Amino acid sequence: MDHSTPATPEAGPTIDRRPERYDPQAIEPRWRRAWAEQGLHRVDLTDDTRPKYFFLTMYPYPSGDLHVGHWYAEAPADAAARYRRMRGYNVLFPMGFDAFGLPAENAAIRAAREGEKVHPATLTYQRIERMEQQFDQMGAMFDWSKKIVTCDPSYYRWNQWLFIKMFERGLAYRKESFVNWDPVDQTVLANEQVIDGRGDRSGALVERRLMPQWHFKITDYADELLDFSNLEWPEKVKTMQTNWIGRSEGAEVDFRTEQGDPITVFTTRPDTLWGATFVVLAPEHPLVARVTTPERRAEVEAYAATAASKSEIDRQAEGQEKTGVFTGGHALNPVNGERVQIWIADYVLMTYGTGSIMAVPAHDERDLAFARTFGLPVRVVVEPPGADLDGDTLSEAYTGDGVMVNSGRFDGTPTGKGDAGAEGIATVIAWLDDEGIGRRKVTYRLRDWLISRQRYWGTPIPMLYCDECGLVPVPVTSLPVELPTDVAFMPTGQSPLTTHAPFLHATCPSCGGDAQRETDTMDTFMDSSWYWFRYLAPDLDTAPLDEALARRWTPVDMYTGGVEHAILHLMYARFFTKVLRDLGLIDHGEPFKRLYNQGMILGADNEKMSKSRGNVVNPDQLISDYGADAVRAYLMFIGPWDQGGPWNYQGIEGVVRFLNRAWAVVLAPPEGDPAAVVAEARTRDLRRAVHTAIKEVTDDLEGFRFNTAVAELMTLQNAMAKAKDAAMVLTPAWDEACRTLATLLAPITPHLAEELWQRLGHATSVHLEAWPEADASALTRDEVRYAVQVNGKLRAEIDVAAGAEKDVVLATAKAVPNVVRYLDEGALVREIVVPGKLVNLVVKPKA
RNA sequence: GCGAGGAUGGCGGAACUGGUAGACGCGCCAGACUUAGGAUCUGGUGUCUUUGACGUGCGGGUUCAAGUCCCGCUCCUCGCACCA
Repeated sequence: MDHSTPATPEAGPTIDRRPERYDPQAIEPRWRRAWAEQGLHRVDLTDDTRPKYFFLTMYPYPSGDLHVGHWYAEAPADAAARYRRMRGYNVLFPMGFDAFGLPAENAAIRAAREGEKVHPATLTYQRIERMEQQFDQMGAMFDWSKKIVTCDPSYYRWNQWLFIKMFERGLAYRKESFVNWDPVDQTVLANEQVIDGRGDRSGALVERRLMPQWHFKITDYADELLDFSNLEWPEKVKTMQTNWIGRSEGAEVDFRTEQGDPITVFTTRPDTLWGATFVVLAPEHPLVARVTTPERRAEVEAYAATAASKSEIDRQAEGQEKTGVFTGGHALNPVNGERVQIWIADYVLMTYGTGSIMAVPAHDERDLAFARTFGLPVRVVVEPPGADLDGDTLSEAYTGDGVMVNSGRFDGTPTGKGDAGAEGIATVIAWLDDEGIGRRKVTYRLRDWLISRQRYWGTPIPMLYCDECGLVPVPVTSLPVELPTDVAFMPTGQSPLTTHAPFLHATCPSCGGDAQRETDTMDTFMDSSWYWFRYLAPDLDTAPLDEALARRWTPVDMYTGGVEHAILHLMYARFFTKVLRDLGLIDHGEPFKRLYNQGMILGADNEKMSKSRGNVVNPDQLISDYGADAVRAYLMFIGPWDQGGPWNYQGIEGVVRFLNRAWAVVLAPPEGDPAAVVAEARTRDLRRAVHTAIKEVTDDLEGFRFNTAVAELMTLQNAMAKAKDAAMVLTPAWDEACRTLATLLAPITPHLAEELWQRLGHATSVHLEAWPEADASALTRDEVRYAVQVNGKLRAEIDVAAGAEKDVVLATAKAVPNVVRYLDEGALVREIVVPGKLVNLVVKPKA
């Protein structure tokens, strides 16, 4: 094969039409070098001559190898960002690394077991370097000058700063609580990191442990987090967050034990208070010991002990089977003085509401199941319209709207959770309030964010324990609290910070006495909760963010990433943005205006890619086989971006062929007689194809429909190939077609587009070109094709002059022999003409 | 169980507010060029009992006209699953 050297970019605008083959291996690295030298991707954040556009993609964990999954996340995003730039925006499309985290530390521990010394930092920075090189091959417009690496002290220093600010405002606090302990990773996990009772990373069964832990008070923002107005986010994500926060409105009602201790219960149905036939406490409820009678004590304690040892997964396995024990104690219902039994059961959770409930079996499925299991009474207090329920035989709890019965003064009041019943509930709450036995109450499923991790490779929590002064924050002036580097990783998995004497010992900033440093580090979700601000000023050493740049550039205009972060990362990021606002650093409360979740790329076997399945597609190999542009274009062509899908090796061949043809249609020598006359109709057809492509590709890129954008470009290439000959290539229409093809390709295949552009004789980058505008006049036709239907069935096609009158269209349609045949079969009863589209003639058969 | 999304040729997928179903590509078939071709180019390709009939998971309905709207199902994917 002929590998003659193509003209270098530095050579300037020389037109080179030698019939070379498209050789991505030669073109791509050359252009990447040229762009880097030109500083093409360098963004001037202070440029106010153009509107800004902050296009953010979720930064990766530096695993050490760029996966096709990374390509699938970044390449279409890059195309969209490039399109924005060509539309005249000043686009920031940054990249960084979410560099703290368990895998690197675990690798260090594993190495320690083998007697080797590996530091997570060394490992992480090596991996980052490698991934950066791999990212470069993609040809993305990342501005690496704004790179952030969260494990760098210059970054995590500001995690510590923010922590202290939050501590000062009472938003960070330490409390002893039951935590999810991952016995494999030897650390505590947030609720969000526990899936089906197992750690989301280790897969180990999570244990319950009582430990003092640091928390962020995200619950203070629960209501605000439920407000998604003005956010263009997928409904799915909004719903998931809404469910996670789990707001429920209801009332607290004060029951009392026979001894006089208050038992406050939370209920969303205070209107069913008169149907409460027993009370249930969570097994860990502090009142359990006091209400339990001596003869029941042994049984109750045994049940509580079992419940305490049970992991979430055990409870899950038992499904809806109700278990519980009678304490022997009784409570008094404040609305009617009734004496009811007090039970304990693990279906009542200490961590939700007040840890105690009133059970209304007639109107709550769980309570009914419990009542039937243990033979407890069931009393109907809400009667559905036109029915007469019997508590003794009720097989299904009635949770719908109805009218209150057996409820004293409230009998006859319409009630329920529906619109019609809301007033009933409100009336009861008002009365409870007046009587001083209850009050309106809103409860959330959301708990405070537990951020302590008993690990080394994370941001040290900047707190000190002083014997004299107690809990003292490290002064912000002495930040960062750096991770010591001379540490030994122990095969036990215990954090080396707990035994590192120089790290542990500190001086109390307020009394000057001895103090001990906190050894917990922060959850790595801390890092990603505000990282996008840091791209704007990665080296700023006086504040976490540059307020002026943040005012101009945030919120982020577009954020793309996988749905797996629908709750965790995205909710924490929203929380932090509100905290930053309340700290006065920024003036908005929502981080990401638009959110888009791309799908997942699967192996050829339609399964999730994994080393064990052996279905991992290696991007490095693909690039050397086909070139980066082909891989980019194929990932975009495979299907809708939000859908993901399996990798198909034959599919990429089709895209490679297309790029070859695009190359050839622009650069290969034409055939035929250059002196021949080009019919005007032919240039008009070509222009129509060109401007249709502009219109369609523009619409597609606006809507992230990369697959149809590539398809449109293929269509344009096909049309050009058909039109091309020695005479045609001399026309201005041809020149326009070539220029347009190169500019429309630019976001998708940046290297190829640049090479074509340069060979078409341009000295400046195609990526600095303005996006073309479709010329509406080029889209018009002289003749329009109509479909002719008889009774909705296609019978003929006719070409009619554009803009022809309805009568003319109809007359033409009715004259077609194959239409006449059907018209003759009956009486024409109706004529429908859809302008520019079709004619439908309705014929009623002869009787 | 609840919630959301989906089901279109052999395959990936197109189809704007109801208006010629199957764009574009893969694969396949035939041909051309070739010593050869898994290269390239040209043409064809939903199914069938092919002047036509039937076709967008299944069954109904609305309409001149339904992949698209309505009602009732089946299956798949993803969330949430004792949160009072």
